Amino acid sequence: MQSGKQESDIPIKVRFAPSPTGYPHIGNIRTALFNWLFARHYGGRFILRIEDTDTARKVEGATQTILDSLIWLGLNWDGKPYFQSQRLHLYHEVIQRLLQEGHAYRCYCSRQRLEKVRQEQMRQKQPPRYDHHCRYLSDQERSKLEASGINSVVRFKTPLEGETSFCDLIRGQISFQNGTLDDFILLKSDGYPTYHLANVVDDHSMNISHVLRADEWLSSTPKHMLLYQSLGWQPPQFAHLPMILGPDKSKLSKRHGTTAITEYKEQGYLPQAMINYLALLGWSLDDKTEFFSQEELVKNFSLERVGKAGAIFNKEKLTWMNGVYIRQLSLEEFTQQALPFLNRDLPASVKRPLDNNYIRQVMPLIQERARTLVDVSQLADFFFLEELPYSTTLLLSSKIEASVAMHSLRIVQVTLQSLSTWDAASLEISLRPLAPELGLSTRKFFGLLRSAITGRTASPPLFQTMEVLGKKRCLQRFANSQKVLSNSLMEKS
RNA sequence: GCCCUCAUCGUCUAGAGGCCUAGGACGUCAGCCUUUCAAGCUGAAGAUCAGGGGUUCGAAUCCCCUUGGGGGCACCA
Repeated sequence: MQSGKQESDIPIKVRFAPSPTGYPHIGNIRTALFNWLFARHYGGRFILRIEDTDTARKVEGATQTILDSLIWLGLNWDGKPYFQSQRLHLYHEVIQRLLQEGHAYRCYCSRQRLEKVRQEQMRQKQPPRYDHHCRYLSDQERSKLEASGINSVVRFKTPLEGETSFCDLIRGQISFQNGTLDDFILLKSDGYPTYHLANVVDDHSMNISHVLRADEWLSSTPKHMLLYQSLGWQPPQFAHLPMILGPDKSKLSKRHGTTAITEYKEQGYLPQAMINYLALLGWSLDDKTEFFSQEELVKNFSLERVGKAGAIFNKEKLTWMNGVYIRQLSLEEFTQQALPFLNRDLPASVKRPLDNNYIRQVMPLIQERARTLVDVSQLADFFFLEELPYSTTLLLSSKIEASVAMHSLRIVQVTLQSLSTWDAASLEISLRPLAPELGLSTRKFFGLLRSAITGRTASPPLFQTMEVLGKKRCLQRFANSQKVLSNSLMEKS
């Protein structure tokens, strides 16, 4: 009727059991992560089981995406993944046993009848449940239906009385009145088991010691307990994890947009940051530590510190954390990570292959400013573009009169033409004194140069940027920007 | 409708009877730094601990009720 004591002598074995009816999202992966952490912490096993018993809703490519997601995050599983579709014989054996021992029965009701019953129950504000129609069929009726070749399903004969309880490792003792439970279906008419049957049979046959799954399964746990009981099997320990919620506090779903975990990879998030952030959704070590390496998580993880309340996924904090992780990367690592994004996102006009040596010079200026890897191309594109999309408003954004700006750019160009050593320090030495000479504040003066050099008002430090760009490009940009200004002046007059 | 469950700043959370005039982080705002941005630093605003009853010398912490949220109630998982 119940379990609950910690059986420490039983080897730890957990499973991640996704169904390939969609791509794994944050919530699925958080469940995988907690299972993985639990297994690794206790030196147990973490297995992967694909619950592909819904032939109708199966999504092509979902299984591969599940594997890819886990690999990306470094959540390595033990052994080969199991597929329930390849284990049908096992479920059928158990069904035979349950049928023979009177714990289950065949149900011949049509979907139409079931729907009608449900409608009626709803109308009367009754809980929608199977009305036991086939539970009490006489032998004659049964063999008659059987002979007619009509399709049937197998239902569990849920006890009408009594209660079923179990001890959840996170929530404590939980009990349900059996009378409120349904005669749920074990085997569908297509011969595939339902989740309830398959998960119980597999968890037992795979010696799963702990089932860590999302909260949404809490209310079907008594059904599973009843099944274990009628099969005479020792149930595993259960721990129902708090759910990850959408911004509207409801269960994550397509309604909330993207969220396939692979999407975050595309969006330039680092797996380390993803893991770290996800671990903090529902688990915490103390009141201040928030950065954990994978090893530190494994070392410190425990179910005792998993909370009970659902958590809203906050992308802003993930992005902040990702930025911190990006800045912690070595320059070499960062460059390697950024390269595919540069190749993908830089305009087609930029020649490929990209110049590795040049990129290596650009990246230090970008790394400390990027919060995601997709930021990189956006932050760095002016380093690669031949023609900058200038506008007079941009060039004059530091509120300098057009004629003054043109004159200043001209002076700068002449000054730099003769500069022999092109590095940030030399550039600063020759340029900084020009501001007072031109009667401009450094703020305005450098602002003007910045827009001419980068085509934008915000950029990495001016002199370093110019050093990396090189003399030729810089002089060209000063010339081009003067041209734009003079054109607009002529138009006006 | 029925069953289960949850409840601390906008968000993630610390808090397991006195350390709490409730701590940290993201975000927000302000200041500093500064050629801009980012980063960094400093500071501020932000939670009558959902509400009401108990228990106790003492409750965010224990109990009860109420309210609110969430989940489940499929031949889906």
